[in-house]
Amino acid sequence: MKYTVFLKENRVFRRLYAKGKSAVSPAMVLYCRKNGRKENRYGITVSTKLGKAVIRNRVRRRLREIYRLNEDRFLPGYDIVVVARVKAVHSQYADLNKQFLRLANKLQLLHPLEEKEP
RNA sequence: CAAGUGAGCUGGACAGCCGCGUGGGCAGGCCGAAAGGCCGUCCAUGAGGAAAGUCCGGGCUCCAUAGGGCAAGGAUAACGGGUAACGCCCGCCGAAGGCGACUUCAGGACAAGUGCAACAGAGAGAUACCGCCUGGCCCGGUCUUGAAAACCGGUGAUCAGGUAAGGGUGGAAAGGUGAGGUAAGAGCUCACCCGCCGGCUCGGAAGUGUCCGGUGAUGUAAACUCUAUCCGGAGCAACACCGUGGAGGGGAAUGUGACCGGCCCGGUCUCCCCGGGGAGGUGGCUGGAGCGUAUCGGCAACGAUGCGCCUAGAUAGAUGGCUGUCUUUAACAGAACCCGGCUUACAGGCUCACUUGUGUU
RNA sequence: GGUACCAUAGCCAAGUGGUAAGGCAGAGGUCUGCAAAACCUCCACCCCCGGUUCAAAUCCGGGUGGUACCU
Repeated sequence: MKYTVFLKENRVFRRLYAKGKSAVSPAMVLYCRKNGRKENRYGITVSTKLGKAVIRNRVRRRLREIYRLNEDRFLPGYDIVVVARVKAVHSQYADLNKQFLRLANKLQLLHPLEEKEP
């Protein structure tokens, strides 16, 4: 991915939960905050509540794939964190994709030309 | 054909597009003085039978001991074999279950010692409450004119003794059944059976057989304990190397160095100790008790030899998304230092061997 | 990834094989004109499944859930 690195440090996650803006849908929560860089930093949180390792891996891979395929539509310079909720385990990929874009639009993370309901 | 028993294998496939980790190649592009890094592109390769639980056993690393022994603590437990080792596996014995194929068993010792066995029950390792029997006393009867003696009998709140068959409690009442025997009874005696110990037979051993002899002993060791065997401890977040560690605080000493000061005293900082504070990277890391196959040895587990093969190595953690076809969202489920086991979870499919029943020939 | 520990009533908890103490809360009753207090009574599949034992919350094995520690 060209404009994005993965977010790894626990400090940054905690700061986002405390100070970032958020938006909620049944299957996920999206947090974001300006980071003052030229690139985005993207993080995924999948807790043990959702299931065992195989289930968590599948959810994480889907969320990463969704961001990868939609990366060009995002404005640069943000820290973005997706927290998966329990309903994400049994959701279809297309449904997750729709929810993700709707939340991103709500937080005004997409390019202005794209600011409409997907 | 139906119902079952055991062993083993498999664990979605194929095609297209977009993506990921690792290894290798590239007269490719960018950065850099260089080493090299980043990007691009091509090729190869990329989760399991349980990767899980972390319950055992080993390798490996560090610590301790440096010959080992004892104690403590822990583990295991019929016997023989396999293995690097094991609490695992194979064979076999015994016990229990099943018509059977077969399955299950922490399966040493309570006959070395100690402990525990509530409640119930007369009594729990021995007992004597009721009962049964004998004798005394007492009472009644017979005999007698009457009494005593003798005899007979006791629904007698009695005494002494014998007994352990019966009671009906309990998980368990100290061999069982039958006969003899006796005042009543009792392995007291006998026959058969059951169990234990020893001798002899067979077997490599556990063990088996025995009309050989003795003997009758409660259960519990997943109670302490005894016997035999084994175990030093911790774990890859081990460990090694490179790099990094702000400010403030306390102590010791009056020592080292520097500064303030003309000098002493004194003050500040530093060196020393305690404690606080930090950022990570590289190796360890995958070629091994390895996998496949053939032959030989062995009932088997397994072993020996020959030939062939190299098959993940991440570090917030690589396998995903979409479309189509088959037959359905495939079940349980994701390596994290590596092996050998055990346990637990699991949809569907396949193969082999065997048992019982039914039918046909 | 590794190591250790815990699970008993709604809550806090005691209980070293013999039929589960106590406190708080809750329900019912006595007392009162009505309450409070006091007193009495009730409220447990001892996390689940097997095993040892005559008998298991307790002993043994397996599982489930939770907690803490190690860079």
